[in-house]
Amino acid sequence: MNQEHLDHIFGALSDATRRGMLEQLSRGEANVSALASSHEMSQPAISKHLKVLERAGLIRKQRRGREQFVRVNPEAAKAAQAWIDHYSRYWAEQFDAVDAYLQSKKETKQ
Amino acid sequence: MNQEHLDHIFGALSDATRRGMLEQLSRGEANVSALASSHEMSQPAISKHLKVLERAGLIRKQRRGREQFVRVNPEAAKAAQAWIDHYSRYWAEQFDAVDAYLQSKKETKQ
DNA sequence: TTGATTCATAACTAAATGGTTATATGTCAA
DNA sequence: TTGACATATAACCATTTAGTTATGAATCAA
Repeated sequence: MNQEHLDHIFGALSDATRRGMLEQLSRGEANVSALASSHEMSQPAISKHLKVLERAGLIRKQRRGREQFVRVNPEAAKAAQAWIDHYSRYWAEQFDAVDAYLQSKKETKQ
Repeated sequence: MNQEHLDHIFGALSDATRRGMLEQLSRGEANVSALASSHEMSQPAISKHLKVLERAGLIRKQRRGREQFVRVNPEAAKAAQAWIDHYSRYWAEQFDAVDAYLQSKKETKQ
């Protein structure tokens, strides 16, 4: 997993409109117009958000006639998930260690 | 969990320098100078990144004399983790559904 | 074939981001 | 008490982001 890809994934997820789009897509594929009408925003703005999601690999587009159907790519988010899962283990340990230290200090005082 | 907080958390994680800082902090607390010297960047730049991480709740700062010690807050990342975990379940289902549909179409043709 | 629909793209704007250098503030140590 | 150290803040800059409107291109349907 390279850093730039993680930048793109986390960056794509950092916007509520895009998260809303992913939520909508979790209930089924949608075309661009459907996405635009669900989110109070112009169609070009939605197309831009789709580019961001696509760059992150979070969605795939498929043209059928004049419509563009969009669906999620469940693989992509796994990189982000893995990153958080990996480090949260160490963060918890780190936190517990500080906790234990403060505890021992307190006990010494008594 | 509110949307703005998720914006901040994912936004904070979308930068490789900040992820590097969190990685460093997973090995123990550090002061600002230590963080600055690990990442080839000026001290003010690091202070800015710390503000972003702090706004997201991912770190806590504690002043001891003239030094500012920084440690991770393992709770904050859980919101991001929960969001991804929640939706990735639906995304996988969605993906499988499309897959099954394409499969059935293929079988009908035969 | 014409008109409507679907989407992409261009051009623009305001605000946010990520960096810099310079400087101010507070603390420690000699 | 003075000088060095640790950090914060201000001012600035370039780039990116998130939106807009206007328009172009492809496709469908009457």
